[in-house]
Amino acid sequence: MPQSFTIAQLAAAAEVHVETVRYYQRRGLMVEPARPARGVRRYSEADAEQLRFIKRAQGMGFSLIEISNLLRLRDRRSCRATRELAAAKLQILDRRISELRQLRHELAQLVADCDANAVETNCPVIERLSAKQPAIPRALETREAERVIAAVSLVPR
Amino acid sequence: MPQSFTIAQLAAAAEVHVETVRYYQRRGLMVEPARPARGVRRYSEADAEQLRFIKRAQGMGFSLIEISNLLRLRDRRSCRATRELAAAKLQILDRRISELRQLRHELAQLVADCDANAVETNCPVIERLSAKQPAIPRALETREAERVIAAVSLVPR
DNA sequence: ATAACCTCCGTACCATGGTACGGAGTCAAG
DNA sequence: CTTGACTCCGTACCATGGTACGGAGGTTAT
Repeated sequence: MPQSFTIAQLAAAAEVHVETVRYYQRRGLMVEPARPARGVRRYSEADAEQLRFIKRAQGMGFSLIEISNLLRLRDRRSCRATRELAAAKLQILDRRISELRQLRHELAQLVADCDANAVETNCPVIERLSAKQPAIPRALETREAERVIAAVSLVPR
Repeated sequence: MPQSFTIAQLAAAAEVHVETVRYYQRRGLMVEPARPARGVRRYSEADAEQLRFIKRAQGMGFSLIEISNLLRLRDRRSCRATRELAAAKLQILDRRISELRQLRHELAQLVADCDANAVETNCPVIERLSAKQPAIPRALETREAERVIAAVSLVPR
């Protein structure tokens, strides 16, 4: 049952480009099977499954670094450690969502101000951005946090 | 009152790096003042204000391309057009927030499943990502939409 | 057996928002 | 008038997640 695919067939099976597969190999997310003395590499259904795993995890918002951690955890079969990774991601997601809600709130207010504004040459949005005082509430710091969390591997090699 | 700053003083006035100022000049967000025959460029308080405008707009979630549109709209003093740009951003923000909430919901569920799980070697998170069926609900398409919206200038040159 | 296509491999390039580097010119203080 | 600091300028590099390209070799179909 581990039929043998060429790289193009493998890629098609997960709906990605050949270059993407090769990129994942370079990133260590997929292993490159040995190349036979005279011939091309062959891939199995397990490889296709792994590729789909990666794509699903990406859809769940995990970065490629996090996904390589997930793959190690999968092989290690440790639910506890996997839960920690997911929980960390959840926290980041919560922070990001509340930041975005904050921004949304501000922006909606500005758009409403524009609608209530009769003076075409005098825009509340521009005024807000030209403001000398109120500064934007500390937002968008999550990017930083994300970078840090992504860099610090939660999973030992 | 338009005291004359060097680029380092200008950068300090808006708490950015000198290289960032030069990057914004290359991007067309700031104009490079003419360089005197023998000497260095000089910047005014108006330049510092513009730099702070850019940083505030970034804090509000606008991309540099959108900010260059905002700057044109500021000079054009058109509240209507500015409102449209802000409203478009608001829509994108709304879509992104609902996507993230969807992901958050899924992830929270998975973490809860882990907590309810007694079998350490059998993780609900991994199972979900290995799933043959349910596919992640179409999310994270906003990135695409954002790119399109960013590329299509809302503001004529 | 030869065309047409695929694989392999390295490297370069895309967007986004910068940061870093190196050499030459300029400026201000001692 | 020299030294040290800053400016100017081009170019390269960072992360992130890929995409594209070109040439040499392998494979498949006719």
